[in-house]
Amino acid sequence: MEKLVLIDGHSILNRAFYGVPELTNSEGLHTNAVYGFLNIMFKILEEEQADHLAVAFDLSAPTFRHEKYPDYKGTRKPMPEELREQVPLMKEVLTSMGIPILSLAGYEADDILGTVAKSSQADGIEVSVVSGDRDLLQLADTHIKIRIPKTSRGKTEIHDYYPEDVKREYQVTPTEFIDVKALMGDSSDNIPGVPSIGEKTATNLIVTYGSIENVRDHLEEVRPPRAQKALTEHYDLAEMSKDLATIRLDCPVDFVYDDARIENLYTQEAYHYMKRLEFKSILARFDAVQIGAEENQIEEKFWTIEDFAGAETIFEKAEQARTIGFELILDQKKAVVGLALCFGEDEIYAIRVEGFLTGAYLADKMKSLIENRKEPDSVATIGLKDQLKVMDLEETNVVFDTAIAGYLLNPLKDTYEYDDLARDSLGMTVPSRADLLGKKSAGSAMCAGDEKGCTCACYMGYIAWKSMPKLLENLQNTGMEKLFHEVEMPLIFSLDHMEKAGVRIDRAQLEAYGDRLKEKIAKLEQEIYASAGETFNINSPKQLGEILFERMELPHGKKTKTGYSTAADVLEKLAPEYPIVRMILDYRQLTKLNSTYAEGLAGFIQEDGRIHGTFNQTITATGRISSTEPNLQNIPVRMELGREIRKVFVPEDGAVFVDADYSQIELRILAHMSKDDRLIEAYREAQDIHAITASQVFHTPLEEVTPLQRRNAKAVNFGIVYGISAFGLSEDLSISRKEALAYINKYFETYPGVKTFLDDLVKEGKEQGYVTTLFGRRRPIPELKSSNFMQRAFGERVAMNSPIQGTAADIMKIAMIAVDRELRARKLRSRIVLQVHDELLVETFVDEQEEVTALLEEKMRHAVELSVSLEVEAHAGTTWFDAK
DNA sequence: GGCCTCACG
DNA sequence: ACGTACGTGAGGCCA
Repeated sequence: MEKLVLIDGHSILNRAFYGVPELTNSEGLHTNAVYGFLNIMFKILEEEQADHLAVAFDLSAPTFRHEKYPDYKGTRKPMPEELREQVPLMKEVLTSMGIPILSLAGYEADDILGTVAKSSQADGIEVSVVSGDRDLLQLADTHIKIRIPKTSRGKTEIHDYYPEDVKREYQVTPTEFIDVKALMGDSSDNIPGVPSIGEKTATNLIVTYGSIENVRDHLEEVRPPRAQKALTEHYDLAEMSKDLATIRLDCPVDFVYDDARIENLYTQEAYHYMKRLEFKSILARFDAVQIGAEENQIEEKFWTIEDFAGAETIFEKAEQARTIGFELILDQKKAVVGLALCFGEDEIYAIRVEGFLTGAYLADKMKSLIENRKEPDSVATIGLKDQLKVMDLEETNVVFDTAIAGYLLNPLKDTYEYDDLARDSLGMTVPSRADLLGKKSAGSAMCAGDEKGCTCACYMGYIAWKSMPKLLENLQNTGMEKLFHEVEMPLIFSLDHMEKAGVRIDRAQLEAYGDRLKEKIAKLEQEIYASAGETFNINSPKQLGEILFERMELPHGKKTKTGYSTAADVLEKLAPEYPIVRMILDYRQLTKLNSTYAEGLAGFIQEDGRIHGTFNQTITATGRISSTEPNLQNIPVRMELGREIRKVFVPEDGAVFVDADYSQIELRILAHMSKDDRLIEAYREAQDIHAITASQVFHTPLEEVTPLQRRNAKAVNFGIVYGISAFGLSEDLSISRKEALAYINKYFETYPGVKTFLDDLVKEGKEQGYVTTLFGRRRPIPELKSSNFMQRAFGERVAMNSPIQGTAADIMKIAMIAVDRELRARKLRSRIVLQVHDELLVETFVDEQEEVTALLEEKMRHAVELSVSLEVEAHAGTTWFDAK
């Protein structure tokens, strides 16, 4: 028997939207409803083994119901923006799978579903109607099954209704079901003052009389009196409800059964959609074999070279090319195992290390190829910095890093690999590294002689080459070309230099520090167990919470999703009264220092006695760099014991550290960007920015500002930079929201230009979808469009913070490049070894100390000229601890 | 792999 | 009413 599945589009999309947790792809598109819809659809198709499928959607235009009853609002609630944007997407996805979309002006999707279902049944077809709306139960029939998906705890269960199931659950037949609904009135049209009839009463009446008309004819018998009264006075409303709720079975829908035949859902077009939406589990359904021609067409032009002569020929040819894409392929140990090279649609190669064809040869050839070129942006690659570790290039403007370009164009993504670039800049879908190799890297695959490793490499070279012009165009169009060429590209070299320099660690001292910690930890551990009266895992927030707040019955503060909060701010409040809490806080501090720093850092010391961490350029949303393996940007400093660890960071013999940091750079940027005259004036001469803020805001002479006033002003200044909120400030200062708000208002009264500036940033963010730094760096803020209050408020804070934090990051990058270039230009041996957002640590040879200090201060102060000066504090010392 | 906690600017 | 300050990375626990 032929089988037809009909889906109520909006209803299922709606259900999926609320049932599936928030989900966005890397473009920031919300995708949860589409994802949920597809999962429900695939599940049903599999269960039913259906051969025909169609989806009905409402149109936004008014229907006959609106015309007939001008007050009719329909059942549609205003859709949140996150769902609204998924409706057209859903339709596109369905169309890409060849599934017909049924819509009809003047009718709702229900009417289409009803008409098609009944007529198909009449043609001897078995029908399933899938909807989240129980009103559709009226359509249940011998050969029409109504399927209602229910999502609870992430699991989707589908409830099925044939007429007997409706009868069992509601005690009435499907057609009588309309009458029950009519008596109850649509809750959304409930009219104030009209007594409503509940489900029980309505069901009883219809069970007895069969229809509202028959109820009307027996009005005098109707019980309870309340219902009798309601119907006597407002029978017309019930009649109207019935008419509205009755699904039309004869609407002029244009449905051709054969068009709904499921031929092949897994089309290439659909595959592209799944790829773009990043639906991994759905992609898995697509058989790679079915994924058609486009990629394979390219792959036919991929060549693997394994012989020396072949490689030489290609390098010769590449020399003549106008533009080149390349990628040195590295294995886990950072050894070169191959090179991807592309210089035309038909010139795509993966050269594999083999015999005489060594990694050193490839790196060296690639280096010469670049060095012999003059044309800026004529050689593209994905992620230059890693490759600089095996190909020691001097700073050049010949190379174009596509990953960096991709980052500037959208800093919110977590990867900028070739498939991302292909999708985002070329609108192309290509198999990702993971598609081709699973967990393996291109390097290890190529090394192992896996052909797919070469395919992956070819894609890297090809996409780098192909995406470069488009990326350049996009950078121009977004006003970030200068930022790219003058800041981000040169920065790659500065970061590379810093990583190569590394920072020296006194291993013995570090070990001694760790031993001291471990000794204290062991002692404290015993004291805690004694105090608690039992042993437990102090590191487990779960166990700790149970001990403190259940067994010992301490008053608990906040709760987390999983239990009691044992965070420091909660414990801090309990510490004065309960000695065990102080011990736990101390224990936490010590174990943190030991595991993350003492033991953690030790594991990264290399043979040269130094740590060569990685500084990432494409991670943060604001333009800052980040530091990993290890993170050298969060070495303790605030607490005395932690700060001690900085004593193990030492310069090499004959050198000292010079540490230079910007003072209050973000507030100075605020003064400049907001153009607030008073703030600019204040910061021009200010030694102590927080004190002068206090003086002006509280109308107190500078010398009479109290420590408390200064502390409050400082907190407000922080708040302004973070995107002020009365709540945040009140938490920080432990004052009421009202008091916090009063401070904020006072601040804005004092500096009205700041208020206007911040308001304008939010406005700008809402209008453009992004905000920018002084140098044109963009931060997209999709949250500003959210229908969720929290999300939107977050977006507003981000709109206020990102231009400030981002501008500071830009300035530091400019300074860093200038310092690095100058050290090299003057042939000095001193090197930048760390950057910590507003601070540079320079390993300085003693004979260069005076020159380097001056240079450092000069380059940092004058990285950019603002309407207020940038102040830099520099200190020298024989350890990082002493240089602070 | 998600959550909690905590280190930094 | 919602339930928060902005930006990061790492280690430990636990399902």
